[in-house]
Amino acid sequence: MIFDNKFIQQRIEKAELLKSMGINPYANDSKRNTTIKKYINVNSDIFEIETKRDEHRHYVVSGRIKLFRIMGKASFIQIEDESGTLQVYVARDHLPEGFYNDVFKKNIEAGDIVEIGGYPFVTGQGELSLHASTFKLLTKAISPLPEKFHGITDKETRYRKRYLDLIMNADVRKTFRIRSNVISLTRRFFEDKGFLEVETPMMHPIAGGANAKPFVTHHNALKIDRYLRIAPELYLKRLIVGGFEAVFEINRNFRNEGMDATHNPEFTSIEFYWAYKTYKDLIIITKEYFHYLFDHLNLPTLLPYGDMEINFENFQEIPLIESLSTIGDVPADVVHDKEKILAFLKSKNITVKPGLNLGQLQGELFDEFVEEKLIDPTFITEYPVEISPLARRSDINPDITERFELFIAGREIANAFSELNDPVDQLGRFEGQMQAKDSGDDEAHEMDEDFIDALSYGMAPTAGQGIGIDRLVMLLTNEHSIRDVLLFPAMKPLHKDELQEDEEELN
RNA sequence: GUCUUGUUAGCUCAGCUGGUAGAGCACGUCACUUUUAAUGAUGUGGCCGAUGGUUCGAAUCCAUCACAGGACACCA
Repeated sequence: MIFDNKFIQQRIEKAELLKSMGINPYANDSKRNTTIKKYINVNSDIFEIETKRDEHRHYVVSGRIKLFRIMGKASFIQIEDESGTLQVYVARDHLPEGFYNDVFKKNIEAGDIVEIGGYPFVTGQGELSLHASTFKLLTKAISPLPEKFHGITDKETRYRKRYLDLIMNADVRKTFRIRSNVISLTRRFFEDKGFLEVETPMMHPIAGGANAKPFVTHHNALKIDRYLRIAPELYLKRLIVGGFEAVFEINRNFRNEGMDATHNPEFTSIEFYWAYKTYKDLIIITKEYFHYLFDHLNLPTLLPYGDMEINFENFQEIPLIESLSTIGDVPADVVHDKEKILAFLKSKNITVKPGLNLGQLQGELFDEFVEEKLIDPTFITEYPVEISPLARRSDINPDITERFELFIAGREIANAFSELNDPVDQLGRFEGQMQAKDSGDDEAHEMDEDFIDALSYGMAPTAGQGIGIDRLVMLLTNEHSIRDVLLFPAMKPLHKDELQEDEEELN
């Protein structure tokens, strides 16, 4: 039974008792006329008044009771709304006859949502408070709140019952407010640049635009499988073919892979595509974007992150191959030779999958020796063509692509490139990916003939970029687990029974 | 996937080398009209994550499982 806990039973009884007294424990006629924050701001002058009170003012505030202190014929309670917390003084003789003893003391408690009218005053201890003259229960909480001092600290409970986490931990609300700001600012930044926000399908016939395992779902009427999208890239590029010159989409992607501190099965990214531009232009706009964010979020450009300090005035730019030797300390004569790289990796006791080509091995070297050292924002440019199936080749060196990834605090934040718009080259790259798939790489990119068809009509030279919003928010809020920046992170079901029931429903 | 650490009251946590389950908060009762995690008194509250095993006896030891945290691997 869901309500068999004795504390819940006790509170249900209190609600029943209130009903029998003619009090609706779930009243709907709220008369709130100010928020707590406004109340505190508007009445800050009470400190200057000699009597420390103004009985002619009247305000009605609402909120959840967080603390409850009864002292005989008067009580102090602390209520909290979204804007802040306020102390309320509740005295027996200022409320209707019998209310204080029979309703307030017996049947109202921490966790309940109440509405209180009264006038402002300052207590002997110097706290601006509300002197209650009306008191009304809006919502009875039948589950007790967690411990008032330690609150709720168990990470599992915090993720599974995020609402409780939000009730108890004000700083968690702050994190998600920042997240919301980041998304809003991102949208405004690109709109101000003339980008058009678009929505492309979440269910794809072919999971393309990235190398990842997709979730599969089924369309009953059409009797076909669909894949939850792993990236919106190929659809956004179709829009460039269609003549839109600057588009962006902020939305979820789904990847059927492991979960850890930086991976959730569904995550949010912005992808934007910009015709008649190159990846060099994207480096410029990315720097602008970060300045814009830091400016509007009032963040210091020397941003603390864990025990690191990231200097957002210090954007670096370095080609991948060069970074291997200058940052990764891989000998310069090793990085262009497949056999030497293999020997080097072996000497460092690093095992890699057999059969990797030069570009893939260079990628391995980067992951092993460079990535974690990139603390200040660093654009790693000119990725090998073998690991960039959708990026345009450099006109100067066909082995590399016009691509960068942005790394901050040792983590990939963005991926961008001048888009491959040669349909014949793109077909060849897909065919290469199909070979990789045949030889066991189950995350190789799928062949998408419809996309090739679109490219064949001509896509203007275009640069495109994706930014992982979750990881960006982690960075800006000094959080170290993606679950702390997702309101409802993915969790396994608590009981195996739930799994079995789900299976039965499907069958 | 591997290793590792957890799981005890609604919450935060104790519980030693195995011997009848503890505290604080919350809740009930009593006192208290300016408190700040209010205070004082008193009481209720547990399938010790699940299942097996060892033992006269298991919250405690062992095994398996579930969930979670951390690390590593995979996923660029």
